[in-house]
Amino acid sequence: MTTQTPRGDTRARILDVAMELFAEHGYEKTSLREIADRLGVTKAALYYHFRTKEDILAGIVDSMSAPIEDAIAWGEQQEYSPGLRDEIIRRFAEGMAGRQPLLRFFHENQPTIRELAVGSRFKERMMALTRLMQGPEPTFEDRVRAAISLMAINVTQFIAEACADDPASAAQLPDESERRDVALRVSLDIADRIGKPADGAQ
Amino acid sequence: MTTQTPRGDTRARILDVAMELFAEHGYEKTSLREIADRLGVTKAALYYHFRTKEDILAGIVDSMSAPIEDAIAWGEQQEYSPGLRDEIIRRFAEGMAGRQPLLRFFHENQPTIRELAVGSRFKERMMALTRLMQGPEPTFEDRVRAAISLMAINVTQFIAEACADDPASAAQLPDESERRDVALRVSLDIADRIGKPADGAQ
Amino acid sequence: MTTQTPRGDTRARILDVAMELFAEHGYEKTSLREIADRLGVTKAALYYHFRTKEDILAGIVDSMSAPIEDAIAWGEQQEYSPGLRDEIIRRFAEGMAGRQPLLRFFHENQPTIRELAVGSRFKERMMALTRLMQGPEPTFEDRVRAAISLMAINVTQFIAEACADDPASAAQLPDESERRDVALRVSLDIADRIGKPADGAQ
Amino acid sequence: MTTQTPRGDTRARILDVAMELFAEHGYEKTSLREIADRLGVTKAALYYHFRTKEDILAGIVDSMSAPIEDAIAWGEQQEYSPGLRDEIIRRFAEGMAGRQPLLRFFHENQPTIRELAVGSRFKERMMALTRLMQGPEPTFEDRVRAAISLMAINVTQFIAEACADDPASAAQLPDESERRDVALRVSLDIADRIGKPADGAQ
DNA sequence: GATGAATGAGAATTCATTCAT
DNA sequence: GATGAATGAATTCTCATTCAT
Repeated sequence: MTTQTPRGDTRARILDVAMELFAEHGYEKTSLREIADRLGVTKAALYYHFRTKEDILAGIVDSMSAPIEDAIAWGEQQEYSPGLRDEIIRRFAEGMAGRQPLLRFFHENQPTIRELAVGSRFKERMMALTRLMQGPEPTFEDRVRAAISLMAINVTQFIAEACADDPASAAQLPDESERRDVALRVSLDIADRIGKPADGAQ
Repeated sequence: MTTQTPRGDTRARILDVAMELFAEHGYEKTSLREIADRLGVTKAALYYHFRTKEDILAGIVDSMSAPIEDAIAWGEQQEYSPGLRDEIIRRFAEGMAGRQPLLRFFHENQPTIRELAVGSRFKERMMALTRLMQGPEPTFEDRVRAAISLMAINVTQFIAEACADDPASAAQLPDESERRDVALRVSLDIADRIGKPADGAQ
Repeated sequence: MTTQTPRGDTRARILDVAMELFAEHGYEKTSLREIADRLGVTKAALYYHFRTKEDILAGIVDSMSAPIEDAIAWGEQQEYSPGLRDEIIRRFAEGMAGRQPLLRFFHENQPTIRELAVGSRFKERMMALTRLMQGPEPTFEDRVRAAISLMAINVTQFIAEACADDPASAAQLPDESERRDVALRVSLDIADRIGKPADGAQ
Repeated sequence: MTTQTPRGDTRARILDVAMELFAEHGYEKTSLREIADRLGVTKAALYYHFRTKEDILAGIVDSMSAPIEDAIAWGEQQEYSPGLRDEIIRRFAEGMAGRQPLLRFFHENQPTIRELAVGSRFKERMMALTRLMQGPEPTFEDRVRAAISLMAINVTQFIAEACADDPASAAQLPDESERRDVALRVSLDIADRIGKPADGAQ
């Protein structure tokens, strides 16, 4: 709907390949030559589409922001309630589904993203999301639970991958969709304690 | 009386400064020149103490491993029980206390650590810890809860820092020690569900 | 009309200059900076045309191999005879004529060439040539004569240069073409004894 | 008889090890650290015995010069004759016997030795030797034969080594002493033509 | 007779970037 | 829309050398 160049889209292919490589080796260690090579074009071609390497990064980050922004926009219209909180988690999880490379990408490039302008925008969005989940007058503990709750959605994929490498746990690894259910369950559980007084768990 | 290098321990000073810089800007973006400059020595001096840049990294990682290994060694002697699980979390939290730069360092350099040999050793240790927490015949969900539970210990510090930057939440930020209590509480809460059937939270 | 780089062929110019410098100071002591400076380009330009310093070396070696390979290819088609032997020497001498810098280059960089992969290819070629000169069932002595016979072609140039530096012998130094005749004569003489029994010269 | 430090002689051990390594990898590519490591001492220790790396080289070259100088001294006392010529070759061959590493060393480090002061001394000696072999009023061709004749002594060892690597010729490789006989025979043969008019060999 | 710590100079190599075509 | 050629700045790393102890 909002694509700029419907087809034959080199620009989009660059973003795709770049994201893959940034996710695999990190932003710093990925050179423009690698991106160009994998695309079968020259480095100079990248500069036709993006002004700098950082611009490519920004392009990727932006492409991920849409679903998060949708969730925020929706959430800001609603009155706070535990149900809202859960619904935000569900929408966030849905938005992230099928974006594993992007998730990995974010997970792996935190110092870079943070230092690179594009980072503050992204951080601001994540904080906005967690604010919506915290209700009025949250304690610090509430904030922590909200943030970890969202984190659980993303991190579950990586735990699955780590298990896959481990002979002991590799056996009964659930499939993609079951994994998402687990992530959601754990995330909701964590969020469930938000706003409740500590019940002496310690 | 005041020698240029207070206590001969250049090697240790290198590790310290390197960790700080790696944590701040990431491993890749930190050059040996920066490390040397901040120490007031030449680049070549670093090479007298470490064979490669990667060796410096390994040195840092190893210095963090001791407390984790202690926790593992202890845990492997015990019979499994929920109480053991909680005790492991407590020991882990205690081991991490006061090591904020190290924590940040790990959080920020995942792709590098992973690709750099030293990574697998570290990952193996973390997985051993989570295995101890899972009890016999864990489900995938149990594994996820165990992993996120440990993660909560580390991540809480960063959430605090993020809040500090945010005018809305900066006000009532708790102090270091209270933060650790929060982290522990949240972590134990998450771990509490390990081994229990899903109670229809979703 | 007078562009900075007369005939676009930077790659070839690099090979030329590199060979000259390698011949003069040796491969190890010649830095890429020297090569670049003498060409009026930057070091990085060299890397546009060659992947490594070693690749430049390989390029030079390969450029010398053609005439040798021609001689081998021709020789392998022929039946062995003393006449063949002499003809191989002549073809080799002809192939080397006018390649003094290359010859010097080889003479001076033996340890490097040997250790650098490109070396075994070259050595193999020289051995193939000597094999053609040895006839069937050669003795070790035959091999030695064959090898030294070829060596004589190359080495004569350097002896001439050494004489040039020596006041006593500098006077009646022959010119380039007469030098080649001498080399050929000596070489053929040495080869002449191949296959003949020792005549009690000792 | 002329050793300076009879026993426990680090200085001599340094020369030995250095020669070996220079012969194997070349002077430039051999670092003082390698030498020190193989000796089980520190780099700094080398500096106790030699002022510079170049001094180590000079030490090696000098240690080789003695037998050559003896041959020269003896030769300069004699009247020229073909018999003298042969005797010089024999003395040179004898002097070189059992010094394979040294020979290799010289063969491999020509550009360095030439550029390093020590080089001219050595070259002068070799030229003096060849002069003694040439008789009065030598032609350029005589000089070439004389030089190659000496070269044959040294080069035979390397040809043997090359054959050893070659499956086709490795079989009937003669032993050390027989190799020396071959070298001497070939050398004398080459020298035999000195002073005689070309006999239409071409 | 030797070491431990450090230096200064320089090496090869990589990279983001530019620009004429 | 893209390429080929090149650059400038930086990076990791190596090395001969020095010197206080």
